[in-house]
Amino acid sequence: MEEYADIFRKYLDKQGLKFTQPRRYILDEVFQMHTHFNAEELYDRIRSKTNEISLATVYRTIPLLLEAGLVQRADRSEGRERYEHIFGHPKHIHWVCRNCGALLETDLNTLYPALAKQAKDLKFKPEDIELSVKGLCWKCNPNENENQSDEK
Amino acid sequence: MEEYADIFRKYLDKQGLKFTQPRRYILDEVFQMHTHFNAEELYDRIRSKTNEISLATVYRTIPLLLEAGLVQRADRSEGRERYEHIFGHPKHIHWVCRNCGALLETDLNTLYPALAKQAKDLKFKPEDIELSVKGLCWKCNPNENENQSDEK
DNA sequence: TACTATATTGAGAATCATTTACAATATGAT
DNA sequence: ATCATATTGTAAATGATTCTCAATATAGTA
Ligand SMILES: [Mn+2]
Ligand SMILES: [Mn+2]
Ligand SMILES: [Zn+2]
Ligand SMILES: [Zn+2]
Repeated sequence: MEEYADIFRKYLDKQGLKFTQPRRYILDEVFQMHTHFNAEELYDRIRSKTNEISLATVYRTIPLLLEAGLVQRADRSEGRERYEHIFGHPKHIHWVCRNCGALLETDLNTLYPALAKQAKDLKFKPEDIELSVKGLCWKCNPNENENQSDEK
Repeated sequence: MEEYADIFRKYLDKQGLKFTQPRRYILDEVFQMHTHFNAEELYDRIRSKTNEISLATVYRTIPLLLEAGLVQRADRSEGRERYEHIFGHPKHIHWVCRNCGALLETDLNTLYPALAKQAKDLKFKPEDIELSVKGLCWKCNPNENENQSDEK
């Protein structure tokens, strides 16, 4: 049924690994969430539904999901790695407000041509792109709410 | 003399902080290195020249250098934050080979127009951009050494 | 130059996210 | 149903970074 489950099962098979119950719980929860998450948040959400899971297993499973191409590293905040599933969520740009923590996401496509050209010049074969922009969001940028007024 | 020392001193003054000997050692070493470094590497290098330094002070000083705009976060490898000084090294793209670890750097300028447009649409005020591309470098990409041959 | 109010330092303890060891258990194939 | 392995939960270990605190350095002032 779920495409992601097939992908995971195939990946596990290929590696001689087993599609266990804890791994199912983790996989399903990852795809029910539509935000960035860290290992403990993921664990807590699953834990609220079943006890058949441990934090260690969550930590052990995340690398498998990354390898399987189902999850990608999203950012790092408060000293913890955060992830997000890939599901109609191809690579995108992250815009993070340093004031309120707001997270915006935009398309990465418009940057591909310029990146591809550089890659070609370098003879570098890109596999994974991470682009994040820190700054101030609309709400947190005082100058943006009114007109322009470049105070120092 | 050194421009960066003036910048640091001014930053410290403004914050009511002092330009101490350990901070001088750290600052100088940071600008004598032309690679990415983590806190302990920086500490070891200074330690090989003098004993008047501690790892704790290195950890305490890095945030000051970041705030002063003299150093920027470069990447994270092996679970450690890595930094680099800014000195004729404006923001650039990092190309990291997942096979040999080679690190290439290219200009970020060609991407600015596209980014600026998105920023404007979002009403987001960018302050810091981090762009890294993981993949295979020239030497580690078998197909690249000969002609094109898109094997699966 | 001496004095003084603070900021800073080094050492080591404390944190805390992530890993790991290990004995008990689940899985998938036969 | 059996069996060889992979996996799990628990608890301990690891390791980078931060913090505590008493001793010291710094920079301004007299
Ligand atoms: Mn995202
Ligand atoms: Mn760099
Ligand atoms: Zn904001
Ligand atoms: Zn390489």
